[in-house]
Amino acid sequence: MAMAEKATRQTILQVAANEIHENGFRATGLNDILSKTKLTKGAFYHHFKSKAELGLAVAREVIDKAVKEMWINPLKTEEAGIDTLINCLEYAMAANSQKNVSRGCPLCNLSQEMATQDQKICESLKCTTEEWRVEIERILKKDQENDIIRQDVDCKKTSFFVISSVQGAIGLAKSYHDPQTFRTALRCLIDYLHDLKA
Amino acid sequence: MAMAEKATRQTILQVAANEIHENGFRATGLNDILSKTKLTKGAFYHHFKSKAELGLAVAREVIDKAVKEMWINPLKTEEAGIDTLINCLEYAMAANSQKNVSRGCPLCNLSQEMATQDQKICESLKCTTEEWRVEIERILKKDQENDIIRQDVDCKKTSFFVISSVQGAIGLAKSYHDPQTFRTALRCLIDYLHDLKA
DNA sequence: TTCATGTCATACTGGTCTGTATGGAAGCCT
DNA sequence: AGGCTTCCATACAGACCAGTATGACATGAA
Repeated sequence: MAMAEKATRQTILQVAANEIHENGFRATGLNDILSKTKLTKGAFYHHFKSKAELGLAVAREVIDKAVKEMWINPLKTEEAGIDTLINCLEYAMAANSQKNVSRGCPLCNLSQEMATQDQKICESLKCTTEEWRVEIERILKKDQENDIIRQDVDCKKTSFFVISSVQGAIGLAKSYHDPQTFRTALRCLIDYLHDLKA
Repeated sequence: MAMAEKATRQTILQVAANEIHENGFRATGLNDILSKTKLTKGAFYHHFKSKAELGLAVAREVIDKAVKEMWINPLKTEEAGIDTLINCLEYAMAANSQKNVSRGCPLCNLSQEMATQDQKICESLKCTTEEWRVEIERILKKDQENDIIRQDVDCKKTSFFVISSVQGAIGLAKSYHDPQTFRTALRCLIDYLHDLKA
């Protein structure tokens, strides 16, 4: 009966990430995950030594990967600049559904919940966030050197602001339960970014 | 032994608000609250019919009140305008300690955690947030009519953006465990607000 | 064929959590 | 004074949850 390779681990990981995204880490019981995967405790504890380790794996493998694909990798191409970042934001605006808005940002949700609960998970998520921020700072500086962006712009500070505003927009939309709120806030951020140009 | 009036209820409420702010609603057990208040289950269930009702009371009475005092009431004076809002932000920047930053925003924390858990609490916090946003929109419009703010500014959208950015800044600083991050992001928002002026 | 290892199911344990049942003490009303 | 209500303590119940013990089954190596 044993599944091939580590497919079982991946199944647990994906379902767990989804449940945690939906209800939070603490509110997600192992039984919730296992019943959805049609697996049992035996399977779970064969692949993970504790629930905390599962959370860490979700942070390191699922969330980190998703953030990279959506936000970081597009900025790593040769020609990436501030317009690439704006395009990412435009894409996020177009892609957000009612359900996604209600669930919020996986990175932000887990990071906020674990802040006073689990050091390792926090550290992992912080690394992902910081990697994203550094990339934003890098492309802003590059554009600034090419006189695409005004010289008086502080690129590092701006990178913090961009991330905080994006996460804030997602969070507020989650509170309001309204995708339009997300789009409204992001539109202002995009206008702000356009104004950084020379 | 019975305490005068409803002092016991207030004690529970304050300690609960503090614990929830620190660790989140779900992670806060009744025993944690009761041991800190030196009270017992009997006292608790005399004043609250359930833990959910306690959460609702914290939202409606403690958090709502704190947000009003800090963010909303200053905007309700006769002469309040965009500079009043900026002053609130400056004050928040100056007042944020290491501990406060690590714990995040009570309003935002609880709102995010309860989003998929408790309808009533969410609704209450959403009302507080909306009341804040409406007030921001109002003072922006007033300043716009007096030609203090540019005519091309969309005051409603801007109000959403301000709130999302403030909450985002607090959240990011919580993730980074760093007050400086909060100040950096908020400084950008303040610059943005200054640029709205004619 | 036999034995070791990887994979997973079942059943159970100990602890924690919210909520209840009950009663006792103090004040107020009549 | 007697009874009623408010306020709170103690002890307990029932549910849930993370984690463990144990063994079954399959595969691959020797």
